[in-house]
Amino acid sequence: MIVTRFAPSPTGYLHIGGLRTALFSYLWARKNGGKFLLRIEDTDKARNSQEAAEAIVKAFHWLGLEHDGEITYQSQRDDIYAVYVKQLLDEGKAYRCYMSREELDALRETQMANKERTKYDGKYRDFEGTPPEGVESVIRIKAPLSGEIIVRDGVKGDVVFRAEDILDDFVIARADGSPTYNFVVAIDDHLMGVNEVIRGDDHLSNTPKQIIIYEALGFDVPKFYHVPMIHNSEGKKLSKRDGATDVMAYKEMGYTPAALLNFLVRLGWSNGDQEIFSMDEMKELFNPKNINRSASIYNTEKLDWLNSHYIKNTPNQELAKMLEAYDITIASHDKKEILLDAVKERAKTLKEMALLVSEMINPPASYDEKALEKAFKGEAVEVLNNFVAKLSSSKELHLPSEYHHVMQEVVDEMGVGFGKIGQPLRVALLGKMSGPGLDSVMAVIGVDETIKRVKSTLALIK
RNA sequence: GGCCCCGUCGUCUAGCGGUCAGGAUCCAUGGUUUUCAUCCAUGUUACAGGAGUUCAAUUCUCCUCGGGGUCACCA
Repeated sequence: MIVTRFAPSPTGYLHIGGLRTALFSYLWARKNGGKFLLRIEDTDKARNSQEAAEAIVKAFHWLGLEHDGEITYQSQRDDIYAVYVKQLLDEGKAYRCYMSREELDALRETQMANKERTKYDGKYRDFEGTPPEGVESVIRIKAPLSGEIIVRDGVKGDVVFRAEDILDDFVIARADGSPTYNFVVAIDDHLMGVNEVIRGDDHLSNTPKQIIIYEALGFDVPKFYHVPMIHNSEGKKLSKRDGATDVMAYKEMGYTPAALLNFLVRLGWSNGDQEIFSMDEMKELFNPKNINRSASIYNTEKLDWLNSHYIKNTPNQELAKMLEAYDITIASHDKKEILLDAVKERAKTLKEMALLVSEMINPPASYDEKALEKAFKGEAVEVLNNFVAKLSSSKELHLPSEYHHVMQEVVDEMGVGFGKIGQPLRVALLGKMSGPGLDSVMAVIGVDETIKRVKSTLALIK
């Protein structure tokens, strides 16, 4: 069974890059009937892990990505890690190092001055004497001094590292006894049964170290897939400074989960020329072998397009429900079908859609000056007066086409073009020159409200 | 700087020795629309550069250039 995981460090919220690797991991697990696990890497005790975990779960929930099983918190596993530290110590695969910070710093400075690679020199690797006084020891692993470590990566291919280029006896437990990242990652992945790791390629250079741990502990090395980074417009790693990296911010901006997920799945992954993927299609078609090798630049143009695509193709009932998050309650509106149909084709986001709806069902809060001036030239007042008269005398109207018919009658009787009624009427109803079809607007608000809005505009003109 | 990864339209990408280098988005133009938007049609734009290998290179190899990542008692 394929077991994947998402293992964020608690930065407070789920960001776009993290979401994409989470999505890939999720899809790959689902496609294979496997498991998708969540582990919070909260060994940095200064932060509140519970809050961060909740933010991530909340975002997952919004997007419909559910993880399997309980969440694993690294902060609660010190006892487990300690067992493995002891094991390596007992087996002579790790050792206590008594080099002080000052001594280490000095060593590094010398190496830098000599233009050598900075690395621990192995002073205590085979130390057998009396430890120096007053220095807390750290625990280092005995890393291979020569040879090659090969990362068999599903995206990059085999990546070969030479031990002498990149390794030294790195620290696996700090002076205070707490274990370090590369050490716990290997242990946790193994213990959780993770056998396929999909993560950002900024981890590629960590991987040899983790492989050393796996091998020292006698664990199977998982299959790795290092996904290329998402860059900002400057071509650098996407970071919080770039704005709009919080996944939940996309909810606030009015993006739908379907659009965001579709957008992200196509960033660095493809299935031929296909652009639109439902969740079911993603689960069926996703395969990490089609992950791209190069980094991509984060640019939301396509997200906008996808979002409007999904809005257009979402049933009205669902849209009505989604709009509730943007303070629009129309579930019980008797004309909600007409209302939503009029508006869903012209909104890029749910937020825009909410605004459009509100502009329709509420009288204009203000009138665009230029629009008033432009629309109310010539016989505009007369046209609207005739329109009001005809509306008042007509029987109940319901459909947009019925309103359209009344408009048509007015212009026909006056012998003027359709534009003569369209412009002033639009300004009267919406306060501006653009917007949904007038017949729909009127059908939604009804005859009385239509007359009311026209009359108050006419009063304004005088 | 060492090590590693990457390099096809502005952007997301297809391509896996022979293609008019395809799609999407964006942009522009035209059409539809009482407006705006939608929708439809058309169009502009790309193989980083140089050597090889080959009958033939975007595709394989090497070099150069460019970009990125990573080098902690952070994760």
